This record gives sequence, C-alpha cells and structure tokens, in this order.
Amino acid sequence: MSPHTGIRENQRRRTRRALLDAALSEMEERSLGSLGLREVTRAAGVAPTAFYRHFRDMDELGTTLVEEALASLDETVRGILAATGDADRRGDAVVRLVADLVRGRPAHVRFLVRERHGGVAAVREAIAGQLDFLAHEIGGALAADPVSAGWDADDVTMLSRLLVDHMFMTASAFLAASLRGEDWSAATRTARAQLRLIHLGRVHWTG
Amino acid sequence: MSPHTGIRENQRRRTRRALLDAALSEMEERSLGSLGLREVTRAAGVAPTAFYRHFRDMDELGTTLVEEALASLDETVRGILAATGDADRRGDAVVRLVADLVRGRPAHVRFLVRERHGGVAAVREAIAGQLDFLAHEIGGALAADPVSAGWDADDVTMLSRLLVDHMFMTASAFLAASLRGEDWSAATRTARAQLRLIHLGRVHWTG
DNA sequence: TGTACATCAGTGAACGCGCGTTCACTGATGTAC
DNA sequence: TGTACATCAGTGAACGCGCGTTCACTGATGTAC
Repeated sequence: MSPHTGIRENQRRRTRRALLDAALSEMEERSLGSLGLREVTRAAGVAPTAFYRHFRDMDELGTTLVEEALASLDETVRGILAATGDADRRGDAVVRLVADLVRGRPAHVRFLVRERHGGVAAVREAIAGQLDFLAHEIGGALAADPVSAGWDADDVTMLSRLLVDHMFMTASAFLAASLRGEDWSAATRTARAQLRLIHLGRVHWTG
Repeated sequence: MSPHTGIRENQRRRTRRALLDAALSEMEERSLGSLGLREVTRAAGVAPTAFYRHFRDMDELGTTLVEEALASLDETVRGILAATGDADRRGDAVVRLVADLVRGRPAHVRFLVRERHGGVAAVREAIAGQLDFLAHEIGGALAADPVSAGWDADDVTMLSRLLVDHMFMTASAFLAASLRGEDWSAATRTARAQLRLIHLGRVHWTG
C-alpha cells in the first residue's frame, strides 16, 4: 500500500458529499423536482459535468438521500420498542427520537417530509418502500405486546400505519416550530398527548 | 343589456379554467414548483402571454387552486359534526366525505396532499392557514360534545390537529389505492378503525 | 527506491433548446348616443 | 335600430438566459516492475 493510497477515493467521497449537501441546502425552500443539475454543482463548487461521475441524474441523487435519511431509523425505533415496555415512556422515547432526528439532520428530515408526497416518482416510491418496512417492524413489535392479545393482523397494521404517520406529523411540527423561532416544548407536549390518546384507544380496543 | 353582453367575460372564464385545469393535469406526476408557465399555457391551448391576463405568476395560480380545493370543505365538515352526535357514525361520515372529495376532485386533492409540505412557500402557507381554520372549527364542535367535559383548550387542539392530519392520511390512502388499481374498501376500513381507536382514546382521556 | 504506464475524477467549451417576460398588435365584444 | 368609438382577452415575434448533455482534455493518483 503506497503512502498515498486512498487520496483519490477520499476526494471522490468529498465531492459526492458536497453534491448531496448542496442539494439538501437548495431544498430548504424548494423541492427536488424544481432543482437543476447545474444549480447543485454550482452550490457544491464543481463543474456541471462532475455530477455525472457520481449520479446518473437528479432522481438517483434523490433516492440516495432517501437511503441516507432513513438509514438506521428503523433500527433505532425497533430498539426503543424492544427496550421499553411501558407505553407512556415508549411514547416519550419515540417523540425524543424524532426530536433528535430533526435536530441532528434537519435538512434530511425536511427532505423526507417534502418528498414523501412530492413530485418525483422514484423518490416517492423509495420513501414509501422504506416506510412500509418500518411500519411492518413496528407492527411486529406491537403484536408481541400483551395488550395486543386478540388483535388481528389488519388491526395491528392499522395501528402501526397510524404511528408511522404520527412520526411524520411530529417531525413536521418540529420543523415548523423551528421556522417560527419557537422552542419545541409545545410541539413535544402535543405529540406526547396524541400518542397517549392513541395508546388509550389501543388499551380499550375491542376487535 | 345587449344580446351579446357577457360573451367576453364568458370566454375569459373559460380560458382561466383551462389554465387551472391544465396545471392540475400536469401535476398528476409532478409538483407545482417544477411546472413552467409555457408548459401550462401549451396544455391549455393558449399563447404563453395569455397567462398574464389571469395570473401574475405560478404562485398566484397555485394559491387560487388552494382556495378552490378547500372551498366549502370546512363548511361540509362542520355540517357533519353538527348533524351527527354518535361517534362511530360521525367517523363514518367523515371518511365518506373524504372519499367523496377524492372521487369528485382527485386532482385537487392530490394537489393539496402534494403541496402541503411542497416547495412553493406561498402555497404551503395558504394551505396551512386554511387547515388552521379547519382545525379551529373542528375544535369548536368537539369542545361542545359532552365527552369533552374537563378538557382544556390544548387538549382539544391536540385532538383536532390529529383529526385534520388523519383526513390527509385518508385522502392520500385513497389516491394511492386508485393508483394501484385497488378498490377503496381496505383503505376505508383502515381509516374507520383508526378513527374508532382515536375516539376510544378520547372517551377514556383523563386530563 | 525510481520509472513508465494506466486510471479516472474533475474540467471547460460547445450544442441546441425551452424558459419567462416585453411589446406593439388585432379583432371581437361592449357601450354611448 | 345603426353607427362610431372604447375596451381588453388573446396573439406572435423577439430578447437574453440558464438548462442538460456531449466530448476530448488534463493532471494528480495509483500500480507494476
């Protein structure tokens, strides 16, 4: 191994990252579909043609961002569901997880919220696929709870879908609060209360 | 009044409608932000410059669509809330209302779902404003229910937000089902079950 | 270690194209008398 | 009713501009010996 091994690969990674970050940054106010290749390369500080060394087109860059944004999310969620049995604490833990995600990668989360129903089919489908998987994971964990005795599969699916959608609602509420310069206490209280209400419904559910 | 009075105004309305419909049609797969003025006029069958006789820019066309899409919605919802006391029937009525909306104006509904978190600030804000108003209306109706005795204002807001978001989830589920060529029975059952679960949580809520 | 060759991430010029916007216009519709 | 004038929705040419994509290239990095 030469002393210089990896220099080229390193530069390549830096450019690729610059392109992804530039795209995320340009999408603060706008959507992927309205983003231009030249716009992204300009913001990344490279020539337009450098783009093609990393992505076939903007769709491919978009699906890459989906993978980045949701990587490790379902693992983390599964961890919470497995570790915490108590419903209120579990709810609090999920809300905290969402808050951490939004705080840690606000641009990625905004991207997910915006493009989930957005104008780029490839990206919509990538997100939908990941969320199906996540809902399935959550469903598996919920089905194992004692309180789910007597629930049929459709009911479990219905609940896990509701919870996944609630995670998006909550993420969106945090982003909106940041935009208005508010702190997150009100949004946190609302999200927790909604989860508590859903949990109460679950406890009193009758097939 | 001459026999020809209104001909000009009529033509004007037809062109305006053609522009709005062309935009909705072009947005079946894409988002407002990626739509071009020339694209819309081409689809509407008029010269590009005709656009300016009706809208300052695409933002203004977008906010017009928001008003169209949500016009009469909150009135209808209020009607249901006032007319039906029983919770299960109320839930069914809301799900039916959403289904009718999606069936009757699928392009408008798709537009709302897509642009609610989309890349055009003016349109996002117009939708958010309308939904705030709708949530407030629903909150007013819910607060009047006997079951809401002892609920504070924050709790009522928390619940009406959840219900408004659930309407969007449901609308999105219907659109997705149509796209996959499925009928809407599964989506309807899921939406009703979710509302029933939320209602159960409400009944057992303790400040 | 040094040398000769291969690789390949990023470049810069060039292309044809559709964009948003301006402008003076046309001609059907509307109005005053 | 007929006539003369005003209005104004829609037109078509023209503009400068940024777009996505192609291509042959450069020069630093990597590899074989």
